Amino acid sequence: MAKLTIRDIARLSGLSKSTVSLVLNNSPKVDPETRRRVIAVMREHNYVPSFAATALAKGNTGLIGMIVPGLTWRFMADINYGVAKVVEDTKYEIVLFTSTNERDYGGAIDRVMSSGLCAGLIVVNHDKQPLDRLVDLHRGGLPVVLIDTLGAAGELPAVGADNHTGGLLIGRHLLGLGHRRIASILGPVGHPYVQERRRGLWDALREAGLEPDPGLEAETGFEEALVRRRTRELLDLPADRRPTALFAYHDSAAFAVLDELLQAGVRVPEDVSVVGFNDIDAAAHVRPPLTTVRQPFADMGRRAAGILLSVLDGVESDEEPRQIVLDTELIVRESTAPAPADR
Amino acid sequence: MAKLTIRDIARLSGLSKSTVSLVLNNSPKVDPETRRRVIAVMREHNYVPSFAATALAKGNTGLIGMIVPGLTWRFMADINYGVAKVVEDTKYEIVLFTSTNERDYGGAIDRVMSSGLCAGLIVVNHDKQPLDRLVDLHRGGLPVVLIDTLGAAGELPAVGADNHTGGLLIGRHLLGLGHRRIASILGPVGHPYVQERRRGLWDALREAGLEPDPGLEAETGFEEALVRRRTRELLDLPADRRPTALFAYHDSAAFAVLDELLQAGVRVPEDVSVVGFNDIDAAAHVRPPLTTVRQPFADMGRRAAGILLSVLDGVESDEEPRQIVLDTELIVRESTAPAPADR
DNA sequence: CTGTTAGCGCATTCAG
DNA sequence: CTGAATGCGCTAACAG
Repeated sequence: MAKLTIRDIARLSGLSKSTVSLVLNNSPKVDPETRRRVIAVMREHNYVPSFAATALAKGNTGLIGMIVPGLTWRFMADINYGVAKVVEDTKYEIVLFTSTNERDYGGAIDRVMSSGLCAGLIVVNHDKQPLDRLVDLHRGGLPVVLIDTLGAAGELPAVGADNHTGGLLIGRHLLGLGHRRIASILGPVGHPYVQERRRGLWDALREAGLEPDPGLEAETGFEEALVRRRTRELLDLPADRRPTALFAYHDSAAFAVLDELLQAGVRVPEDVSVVGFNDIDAAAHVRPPLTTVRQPFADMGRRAAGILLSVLDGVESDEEPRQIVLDTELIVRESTAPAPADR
Repeated sequence: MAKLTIRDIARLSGLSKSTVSLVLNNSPKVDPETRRRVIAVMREHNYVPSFAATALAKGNTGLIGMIVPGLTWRFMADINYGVAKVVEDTKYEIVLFTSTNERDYGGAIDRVMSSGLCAGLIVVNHDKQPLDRLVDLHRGGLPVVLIDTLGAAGELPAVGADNHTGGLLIGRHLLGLGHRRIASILGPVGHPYVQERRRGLWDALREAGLEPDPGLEAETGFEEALVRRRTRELLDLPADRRPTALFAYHDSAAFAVLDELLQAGVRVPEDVSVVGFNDIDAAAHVRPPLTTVRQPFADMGRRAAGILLSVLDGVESDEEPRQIVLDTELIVRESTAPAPADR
């Protein structure tokens, strides 16, 4: 079953290659009857034009690459959905690359990107991602749009969520419930979104005339063991410094907090309130259901795809890089309650 | 920043295209010194060979396509991890296609597949997937390996988990706890894995001298609303037919069951035991932690990648299609307990 | 070891 | 509307 070429089907339908090519590209200047015949032949012989050849000749692959940090984060599904919804009725196709390899993007992916496999790139938030490389590619003419990496690369268009307001909303919510000592499980500090959320929390604190307590903000990764250890540390603080609320910067970290609290015999929310971030879908199913902040991931995907497509299609309305910030939303569930009366 | 071609860097280094090409392909028959010089020039000018051109000339893209039903299922991450681990130190690269579009694979993806973009394909379990098309492609010379779709296409190599034993283990576990009326939340009937799990449950039942009760096996999709409704129906059954254990064929469905039970004031596991399937990571975090069956997803990915690579590299040891069945494992947690004494 | 010559499969002029 | 000629960027014999 040797691969058929355009030449074969030209011969089979008694025409020349170019006519067949015209049919392939929906040219209007080909007799409808002829077109029908050609298409019939192609279908009959199960012919599909070669991707590589078309790409080479056209100088365009019609592929949009999407680079994601991994698939473990549930909201990748939502982002992807948003992107797909926009892209699916264009001539483009989405291909996903996951950078499982630790070393930045890995030479392989880097090669795939810069070798022109993709007409454009959507890059989702990597911790410690080497943005420089992306900036280079972008300058080199490859359209790149960032998702959830706001501010990190001013030069690149990006769409993200309003992490600052997210932190602010959580802070106000907790303060409104009477909490005064709010501890943070930060996650990857140094990452813009962490900074933003914390800044939001701080602003809420200051609105209430309080100053953030550095002792409640130790730097901790999201690895489960670290989160559990940190939770215990906080519990072991003297009563007058012990937090009455824990703000985990990621729902899955909040789950670990919840579990550790349970094991320590601490009641949530009676003794301690817990909040997360992201509203992954398990957040509504844990006990108690988690108060958290929802990010509009699908929208982020949609907007990013929109930007990329407009650049790709040359609708580049204005040269200024677009930075889109979408709203976040506080979802109050049962893991937060009024602070216990001071003892 | 016009794209450089091999010709440009040939000129820049004072050599001919072919020599440069040889350098690109690590041919041993090029002077080390020359090679070094060429590489220096390439790096300096930031040259990257065109993907399309290389693919066309070589007749091989070096890409392994992975088609997944969506990203919402957490274990996609594990499968992908397994595949990536095997592929990452080969010359191949993985690209992911998600078939978000309902219509089978969607014409676009189909085109991408058959147009030779990928040297091989790993296809992860789709509900209602049109395997015929894959069989065609496979016959046409495109290596295809299925994951988690055992038995559905005997012709294609496939790796899956032992769903039958999974169902059997759950059945025995429940029966051992004294449960006699075990209801199933089946999910997409007609799908092999559902059939297998049910068959396992049946076998356990028969071992215990019981016959499956069709009234406890209504056909229900995994959509949350359906699962909840079905749960209520089961609860409303007359006492002598009401199940004491609910077996949801997917953890996420089990979550909905758990929640519905809670709302109905039914205690788990005191009044009713609940089990899921898959051991997604939230399963350990819900209250009560869910008894479930773990599937070795990462291993499935590894094995599938292994098979595909061996075919790709022509190590096709034997012509018989390989069907690999990996073990499943019962994870007992707190959502199951002895059946309440009969009243 | 290096340069020459053909294609890979298709798109795109430009005549006919 | 259709056919012949060129080239996309690279690889692969084959000479030198």
